[in-house]
Amino acid sequence: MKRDEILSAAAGVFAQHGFRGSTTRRIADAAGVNEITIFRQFGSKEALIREAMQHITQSAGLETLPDVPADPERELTEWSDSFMLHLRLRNSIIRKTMGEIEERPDMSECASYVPKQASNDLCHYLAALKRDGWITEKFDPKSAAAMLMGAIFSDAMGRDMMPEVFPQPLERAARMYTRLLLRALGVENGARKTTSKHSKRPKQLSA
Amino acid sequence: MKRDEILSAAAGVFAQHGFRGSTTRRIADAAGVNEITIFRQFGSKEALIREAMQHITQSAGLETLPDVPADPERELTEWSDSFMLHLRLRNSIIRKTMGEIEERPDMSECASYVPKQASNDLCHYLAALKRDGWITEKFDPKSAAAMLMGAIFSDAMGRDMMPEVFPQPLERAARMYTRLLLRALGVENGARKTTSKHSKRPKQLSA
DNA sequence: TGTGTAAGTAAGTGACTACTTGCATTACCT
DNA sequence: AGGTAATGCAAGTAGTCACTTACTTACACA
Repeated sequence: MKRDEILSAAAGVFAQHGFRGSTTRRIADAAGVNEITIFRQFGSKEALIREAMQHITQSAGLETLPDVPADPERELTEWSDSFMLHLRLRNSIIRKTMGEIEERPDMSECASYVPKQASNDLCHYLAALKRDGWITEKFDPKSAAAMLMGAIFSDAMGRDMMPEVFPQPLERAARMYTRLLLRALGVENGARKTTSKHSKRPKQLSA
Repeated sequence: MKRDEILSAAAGVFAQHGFRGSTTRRIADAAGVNEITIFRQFGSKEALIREAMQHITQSAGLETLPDVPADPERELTEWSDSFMLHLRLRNSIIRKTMGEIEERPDMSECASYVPKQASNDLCHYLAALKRDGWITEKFDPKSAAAMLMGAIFSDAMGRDMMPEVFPQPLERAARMYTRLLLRALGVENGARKTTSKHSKRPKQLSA
């Protein structure tokens, strides 16, 4: 069965040319398959590309943040790095998908799953930082999360087009954004400000 | 002469449908003009859309930041607000343009003028903050600028698609990003840390 | 040996696309 | 009144697109 080859070919062609540019002929050529096989397997171009999109969104695994922070700078930097890598590997297809929200809103919806998940994870982690006494100042976790993720996202999408406006080198960018955020939140030197009752183990994990 | 009506119609259609979806028929209808007039005025669809893009990039005016900071939080917040507004007003066309970098790199190039300019302005302003003693800690202006602009950019592009992940309400988002950045840089309470020799007037403006 | 399934070949359909040609109309300037 | 430039209308061209029909090949399994 050439289903999988067609699916990944479709994803590749879509990443390069977008929906309208993904002609069935191009996809068939890329998959090394006769054009008709596509229609027999998927019924229509629309159905094929929809399935290809779902296929790649499901295969995406995100780094997880610990429920109990132990080393905020290290943990957050690793998470940021993996998030950046994830976005950079898919930046072409993400740009295409974002460009077609108006015309194909349902396909963009399935693409928003990953960032929503990431935002949730990050918010929880930041809340845990506060809970465990790493942060004493007041702050809005959602704003902080949006700021870090936004910086990483913009970098992953825009660096190829205008490298001058982003910090060099690429490998250290995620770390620099992360450190800026931690300084904004008042987390420094790997030292906790207060010894919270949750310091070793939180009484209850949030449901 | 219907040139201008055609140009703005082309920009609108492009923002909705992208390059491939911007058929000459659609543009003509949107402009209330016969399809032929387009070809007589611009020669080809490609030339028309190129001119339309240049037209709207030139008409973009960005808020300016003062050479000598007086009230960092106020000045930066106003700048962030205007930058956010600028991007939100154009988010559809920006998404389309970004989605077509691979296929039409020259058109994307002209779109990168505004962010490059903004990044420069912001970097200079942040450097001035340091020069005038508002910031004592070490920091990389480019990273800081990329972080703020990235947060604003992502918000402007993504809020419509996934409002839950961004701080509410929209009107205060730019201010929250700005305050986070200022806290990261150690600028607080509207008070200068040191009285720099440049406090009243810098000896020389950077060329 | 027969049957079913996944794939290929060849040809074509109707709709749409950028762009052209030829001719008629309008509006404005002198 | 006459000339000129901008615009409109009708029709058409060559190409591409998604998708279809009808027929063939290859292989697996019973």
